[in-house]
Amino acid sequence: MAEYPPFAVTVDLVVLTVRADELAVLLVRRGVPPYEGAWALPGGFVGVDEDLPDAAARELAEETGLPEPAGHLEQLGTYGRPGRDPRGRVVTVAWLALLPDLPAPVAGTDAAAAEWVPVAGLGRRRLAFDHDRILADGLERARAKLEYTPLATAFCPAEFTVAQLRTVYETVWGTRLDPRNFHRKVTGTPGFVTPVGRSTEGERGRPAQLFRRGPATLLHPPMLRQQR
Amino acid sequence: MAEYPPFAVTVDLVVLTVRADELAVLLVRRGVPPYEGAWALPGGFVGVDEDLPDAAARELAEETGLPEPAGHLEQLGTYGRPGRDPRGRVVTVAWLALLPDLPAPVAGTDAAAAEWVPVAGLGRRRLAFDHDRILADGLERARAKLEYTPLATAFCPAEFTVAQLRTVYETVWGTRLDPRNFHRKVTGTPGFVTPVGRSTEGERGRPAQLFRRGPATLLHPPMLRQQR
DNA sequence: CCCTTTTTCGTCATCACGACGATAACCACT
DNA sequence: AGTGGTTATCGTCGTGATGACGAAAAAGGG
Repeated sequence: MAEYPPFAVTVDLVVLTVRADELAVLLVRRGVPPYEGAWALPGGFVGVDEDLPDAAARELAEETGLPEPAGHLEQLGTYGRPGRDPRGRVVTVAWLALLPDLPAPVAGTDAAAAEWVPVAGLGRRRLAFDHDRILADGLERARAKLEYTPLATAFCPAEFTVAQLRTVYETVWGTRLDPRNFHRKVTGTPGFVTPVGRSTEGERGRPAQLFRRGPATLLHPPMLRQQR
Repeated sequence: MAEYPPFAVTVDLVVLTVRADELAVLLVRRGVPPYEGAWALPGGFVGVDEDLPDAAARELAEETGLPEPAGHLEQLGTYGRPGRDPRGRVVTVAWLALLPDLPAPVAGTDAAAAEWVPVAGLGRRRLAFDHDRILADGLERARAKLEYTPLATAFCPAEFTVAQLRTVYETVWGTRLDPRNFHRKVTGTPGFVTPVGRSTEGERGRPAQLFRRGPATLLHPPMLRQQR
């Protein structure tokens, strides 16, 4: 194998959550060159005997401080353009994580602390390396997957109301949805959500039923964004 | 960078086509250990100064003998389980290619010649490395993408009839579709196909209009596989 | 007790879709 | 030329999903 060019392999994470009616991404501020002081996606090198999903889960746990707190983690894509890292030939396997709004503050064990940054405010801001592109791909993947999978539940706590789920769709898509039609659609799609039997208390308005994520892995029919 | 573990990085290809009403995948027979004599996905090492899409396109051109003959090429996923290659730590970036039935025989420049193998006949056959898993993921990706993208056209020549397109769906999904409803749906979905103005000649039955792939990148509404 | 807020249930017109029937336009054969 | 076979294309009809909306139910706050 010594005859073939050696690469460094890293994992980078696009960690998304919905908090305060905004879609936010977990970013770190780089403390060392290159791109010192710039925002970047959290990530790190893959260990010699470590599988790729394990490396992604390890980094996620390190950055959020929580050992896989429900949520969702999937591979997003791999980026390896020569020159993307000035230190050498680095190929990064990017992962997309969707998490509920974490009550605990995100206190990573890394030197640079991680922060939630609303994606709407990232207009001109440049991320380190090719992380702009990776983040854009992650956002597009998340938006698309809400249509035909029950993945919106990954943004919610274990038990949630239909209105909370609707807020996720509205926040990620940036649209408004009719509460009545959304309710009919969610409760009518087999396996999307299963009622827990209890209701909310102490909130404004009529108490809402609590649901858990259902067994479905694909939505039939899908939740379509407006078309015409 | 010398402090971080070195990896070898390869690209592997899941190249699919529809020929003789069968879904077929391009496989090579390995001529050297490990897995000597076993079927494997075509692939190879990424060059020192080569971007990942370039490496995939290069391998595809080498194996099919054609310089990117239309069709479609997208990243499928990255696989890097320790021990997946007995020679060392190898991470492979897998790509999915969809090609029309090539008139020219597939004569790769590699030592081992490539062959089209119907996926239906691959029941028990084990592929080298973790290529079984990669192939399964590629098939699932292809089947899913036919639903909500116009990617079925990648299996067709530049100009095709509605019936040819229907055969693609029937072959990839393993189902039968009603010709009349399929025709209405394809011609009624904006941007899916655009008429060329000419018709087939010398075929059996009534001549069929020729179409090209339309500008749409997503199908609204999608082509759904039977559900209930 | 009334008002506001939010959830949940209905109604209605429209549209997409599955299951067909019917017709059009070619070829092969007599 | 005529007939039959084959395939493409157009219509019809009933059903189910969907968007736009009305209305009732169920809480809290004054």
